[in-house]
Amino acid sequence: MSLTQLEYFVAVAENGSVTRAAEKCFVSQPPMTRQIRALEDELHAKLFERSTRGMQLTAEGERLLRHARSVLELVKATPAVVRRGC
Amino acid sequence: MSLTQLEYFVAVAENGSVTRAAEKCFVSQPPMTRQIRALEDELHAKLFERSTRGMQLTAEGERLLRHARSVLELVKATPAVVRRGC
DNA sequence: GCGCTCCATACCCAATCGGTATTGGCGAGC
DNA sequence: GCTCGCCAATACCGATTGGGTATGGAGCGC
Repeated sequence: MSLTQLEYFVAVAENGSVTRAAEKCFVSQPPMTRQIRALEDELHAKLFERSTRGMQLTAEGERLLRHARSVLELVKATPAVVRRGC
Repeated sequence: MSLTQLEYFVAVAENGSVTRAAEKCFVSQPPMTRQIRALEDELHAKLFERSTRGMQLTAEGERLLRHARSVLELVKATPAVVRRGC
């Protein structure tokens, strides 16, 4: 599991679409699809329901979404913590 | 910044030595040195005082250590969160 | 049925990461 | 004070990973 995967996952969840998420993250669609898939494989969990309309979070996906946001928030705060302390 | 870098950083901090940290993480010493260096560069912070005896945390390093442990704990909990909820 | 819009897959190339070999620097011991 | 030993740092190379382009397959709307 990588921070990039978590970022991609959150982007897909927020946009309901791999394609739109890819745009937001400035990458093309296939890498986005692959990372989501890799995350699902690693967690042995289906995170999204796929359809031709887009991607919709499963219950497991919802749980991961909240958790992933926490992780990313913490990581985002790192430079400030290092400099000013916390 | 990657989770691997944070893991390596914590290992060096806990062992006071790049060499010992490398053993604990089952990698060789040069990659460990490089990742620590990359982390310092990215954060624009000196995390360790180097000597021929080993590595000692700076004040900034101490702050990062606590923060990094939080991040890694959260990440470690991810599979449980996804499965059982949180 | 046709076309459009999705996600999934195949293939290739570039970037990243780790390993081996080596260097440089500092302290300990004789 | 010179050598030996231990440590981190660097150079170089091979392997792995990650992203891009091109393409396929499936479902919805007209």
